[in-house]
Amino acid sequence: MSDKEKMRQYVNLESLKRELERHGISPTFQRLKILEYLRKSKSHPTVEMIYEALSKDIPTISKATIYNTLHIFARKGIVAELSICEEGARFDANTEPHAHFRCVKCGNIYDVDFMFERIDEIHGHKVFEIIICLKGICRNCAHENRAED
Amino acid sequence: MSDKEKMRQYVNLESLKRELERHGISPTFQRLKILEYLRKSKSHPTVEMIYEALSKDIPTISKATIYNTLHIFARKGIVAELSICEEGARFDANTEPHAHFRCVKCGNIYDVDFMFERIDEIHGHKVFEIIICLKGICRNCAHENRAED
DNA sequence: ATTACTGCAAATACTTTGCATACCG
DNA sequence: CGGTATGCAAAGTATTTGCAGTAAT
Repeated sequence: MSDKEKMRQYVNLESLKRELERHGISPTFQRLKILEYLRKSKSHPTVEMIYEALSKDIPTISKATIYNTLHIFARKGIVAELSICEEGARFDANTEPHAHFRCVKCGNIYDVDFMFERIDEIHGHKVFEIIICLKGICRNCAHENRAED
Repeated sequence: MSDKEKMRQYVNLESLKRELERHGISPTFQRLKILEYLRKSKSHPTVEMIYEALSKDIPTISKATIYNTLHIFARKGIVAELSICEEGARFDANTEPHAHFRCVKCGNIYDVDFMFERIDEIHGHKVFEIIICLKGICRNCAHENRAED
């Protein structure tokens, strides 16, 4: 079955298709199903979860395709990655509640003064910890007006 | 050279030693140096960074020990891990700024309404994105009054 | 002696990359 | 055809675990 044939089964994917095109991403069947799953899912899925779910519909789908697709989506701003650092875990000796700023260029992490509400409970969930990380370009990297990347 | 002998070279580690003991962690040389490095470092180091730095003083130190030590520290509340999820990257189709709550028991991630300041700049750093993740025990897990770990 | 900690190596998990094949225009 | 996307397998990286040796009590 060709991708075009598969598409006919999922007419409700039309708006997602247009959305991908609007972002300059060619709307293949796999990409549409991945986006559909992300939109339907309330649990902010991992690659593993997406893979397990989509394998039922698309038994040949590979994790590599899911990783590739998600990175394309993230680069084009269709999805957000819920992580502070791309590489490795980071540790902080300061256990007091405070916020961090991570420079996406040099990778450094700075402590910053960012005001936020201290709460113990939200929507009935008990809150023990609040992690806040701002991302952007740090002062130092902004001053280096080099055309790179 | 025994650990006790090594210790004598670092009398300034006395207060860190007492701190570890206060948290119920036996204050070995390696643990003290790891804690010392974390306290001195302003860059919220990765395991790799800690390993590189400490290898100079302690050529035999292994990454396994650093991982073990950091997890002990985190469990005892001496350090905080700067990450939202322990396992795998998570993706979110909602790119609007909003906050998440992660249950440390069941691992689910929920969207929550958590108010915070929208800012473009902090301490001279340009801010593009604000990641907020609350951690705790979710409503569902709190209701299951089971004695487990 | 007993108990706990370390460091190596192996195992596992996570993610990226290279390449041959398949699809689409 | 020609360019792009897919899926497999291999490689690369990050992290955990098992275990034997070492140190401390």
